Parts: sequence; structure tokens; C-alpha cells
Amino acid sequence: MAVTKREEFTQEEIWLSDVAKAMSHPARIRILKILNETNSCIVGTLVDKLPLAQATVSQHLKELKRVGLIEGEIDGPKVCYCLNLKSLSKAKSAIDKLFSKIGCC
Amino acid sequence: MAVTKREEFTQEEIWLSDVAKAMSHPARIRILKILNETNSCIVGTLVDKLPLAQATVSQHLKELKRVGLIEGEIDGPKVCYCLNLKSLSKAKSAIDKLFSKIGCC
DNA sequence: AGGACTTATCGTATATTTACGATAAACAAT
DNA sequence: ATTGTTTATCGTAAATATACGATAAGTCCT
Repeated sequence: MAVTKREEFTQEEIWLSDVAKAMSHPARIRILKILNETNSCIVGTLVDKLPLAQATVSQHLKELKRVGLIEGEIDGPKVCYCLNLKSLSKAKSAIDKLFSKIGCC
Repeated sequence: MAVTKREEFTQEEIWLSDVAKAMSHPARIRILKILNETNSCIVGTLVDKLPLAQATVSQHLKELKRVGLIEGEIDGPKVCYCLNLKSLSKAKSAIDKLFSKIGCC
């Protein structure tokens, strides 16, 4: 983000922009789409479905996890990721609220 | 974004991530909020309501305009910005679709 | 024309993002 | 214990984002 004056904004503004930032890469959109469509959410499967190296996919998962949009559960040597329903609905209603009225000049 | 492999993703994925990127800064969230609440959308008013220099606000407006979330209309020496209803509803339904089902492991 | 006002653009320093290979860490199975 | 499998982390190069002052470009008014 570089030199951002985060302190000057409200918690709500910072949180929503942070969620948007987590969604601001096509790979992360695809990850969310896959997790929304299927329950089999092992990292290896995600790596197969993305045109990126394993290390890069892991980095993207970390970013989505950071803002709480997804959760990872350890399953033996594998890790299973899934959507976080609570965060999703919170984000969804915040966006609905942000775009509730239409004011145009 | 840095070294992004954009070509490897679908148009829909790129478009939605781009909209999210435009919303990935607290200042731009506040701009959208202000435009949603009021019809008086002159740049000067936005500058007054943001803790940033005029040049920086202009840059943020450009980013929101780039993805079509807002539109600017020249009004004499001033410029009046407003939300773009068509883009907003398109983005809203894309997000709804992305989070339509809940699959968890 | 000249001056005041409004907004966009340029130039630039610093911080962050993205991508990857290499490596570490943690488990399963022989 | 050693080997193979799976995922996270480290280190790093190149690109992008953020912020601002300075300046340009446009309008309005005497």
C-alpha cells in the first residue's frame, strides 16, 4: 500500500478496504470461487487449479486468511481451507450498505 | 500489483479483482460512502472531508473512475462526481454470486 | 488581458505487492 | 530412522501504490 495514512480513517473504513484488498487479485477471486463451489479445499487442489507456483498460492491463502475470509484446518499433512461464513456475510452487508442509495448530480 | 500473471485468468476474475482493488483503500471507501450519502459531489468538498492533499484525492478519484465505479461531470471550473449505478449493481451481483453457497470441510 | 479559483497531471521518494526457487517443518508409512 | 508428501516461510527481484509539492490547464469574473 505504501505510505498509507491508516490512522486517519475509521475502523470500519480500514476493515472494509482491507477485505477489498484481500479480494484485489484474480488468483484470490478464483480461490474464493472454488471454495464457494466445492468442499474439497485441500491446498494441493487449489495449486492445481491456479497457474501459479505453490509458494505463491500459499501466500495468497495467507492474505485471505489474514482478513478472515477463509479458514484453514490441518488434516494430517494436508491443510483444508474453507470459506468463513461469518466474515463473508459481514462483508456482504457492509458492501450492501455502502451502495444502498444512489445520489447523482 | 507487481509482476501479475493477469493473462492466465478469466475476464470476470480480472474485472472483479480490479473493482476490489479500486475499493482497497480507506480513502476510496470514504469517497464512495460520501457519494452514496449526498448529491453534492464536488471535488473540493471531498478534499475537505479527507485527511489528504488535493493531489492525492484526485489520484484516488482517478482510480475509482478507471474501473467505472464513479463518474465525473465538468461543471464550470468545478468537477462533480457521482456513483455509477450500472457498475455498482454489476459489482454487487458479482459479489453475491461469488458468496452464494457455503462449502466447508 | 489579468487574477482568482478549481482540478488534473508530473515528478519523485518510500513502502508494499507479486512471483518464484529454495528450504524448513510436520506428518505418514515403510 | 529414513523416505516421501504436503504446506509454510525465507530471501529476493521487479513492478505497483501512496503521498505530496509543484505545475499545468481550464473556467469565471472584473
